[in-house]
Amino acid sequence: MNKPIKLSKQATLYLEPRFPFNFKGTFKKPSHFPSKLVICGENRIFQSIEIEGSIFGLEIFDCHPRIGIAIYGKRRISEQVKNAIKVEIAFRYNTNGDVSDFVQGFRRDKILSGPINRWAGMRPSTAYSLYGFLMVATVLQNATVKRTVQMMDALLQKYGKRLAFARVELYAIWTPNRIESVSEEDLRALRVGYRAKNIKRISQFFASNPSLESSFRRISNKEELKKSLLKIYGVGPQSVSYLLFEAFHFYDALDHFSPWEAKIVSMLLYGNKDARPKDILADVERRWGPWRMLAVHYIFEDIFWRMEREKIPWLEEEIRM
DNA sequence: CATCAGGGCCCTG
DNA sequence: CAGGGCCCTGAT
Repeated sequence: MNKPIKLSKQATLYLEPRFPFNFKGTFKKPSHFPSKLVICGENRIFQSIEIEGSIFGLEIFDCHPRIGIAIYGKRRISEQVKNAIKVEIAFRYNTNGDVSDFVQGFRRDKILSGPINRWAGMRPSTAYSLYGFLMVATVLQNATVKRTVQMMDALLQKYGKRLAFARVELYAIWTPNRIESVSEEDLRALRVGYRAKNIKRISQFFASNPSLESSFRRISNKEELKKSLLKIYGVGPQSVSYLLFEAFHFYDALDHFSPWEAKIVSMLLYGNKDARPKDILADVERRWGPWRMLAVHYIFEDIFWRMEREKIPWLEEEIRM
């Protein structure tokens, strides 16, 4: 039932990221929960993208120093669509972002030298559209990783589009319109609880404002953008801090720690979990100033990568899978 | 079996 | 600005 839509290769194009660039660190984030929206291989990821109302499959691969993008679709695609995909992927993965001053400035930093040595050129990024990101943020709320995965899978199975291309299968996120016509009760049947209301409200908001994402992107002032995002129903400080950094690439978007994140950063900075979030924030600002969130990101992803290779009991204790 | 705390957010007082 | 309620799940 619910057969996948088969897509075939239509084109391949290339992006030139700004130097320094690290493919793996930018495209694969081990601290993120595993969703069926993205599949990660070695130096290669698969995802979908919606452009002008059509869905495409993407295979994005490391083609050092460039990034290769193979596009899968139902029929031949126009130059215009090709270019739109290129521009959109460049934005989402922040390939024009400039992290050279950070890499140069802190390569001898006591804490950052290791992570920078291993990941120089990694940047904050997201595979998702703004709407997709908000749906993910919604299922992250008040939930462990396992429960988040369960909610997302249930939603995708019912409302997502299953795609098959390049020998992988994954889901494209539903459109805001699709959820608009679904009752809150039907959503609750998927065990998403009170989040059903937020999913509906956000979907209605995006369905009635098709150009919402581009208007958010035009806001260049961080505080102003933050204020606008907080007006979205169901979006609070935690979701906003993820959004500002990962989706909008503000390297200083750190004025909030959730308790579990604070414990991990405290351990990495001081060797114990006890530092108070407020004190860590002040210290992090003093150390890394306008690069503070990027710095924490390097430290964070580095330790998660390490966890894939070796056991780190104190960390596993904090991450409730 | 019951109770409770989560990788928040909204609303009320 | 503090704190209760909201959903579900798994731990105790």
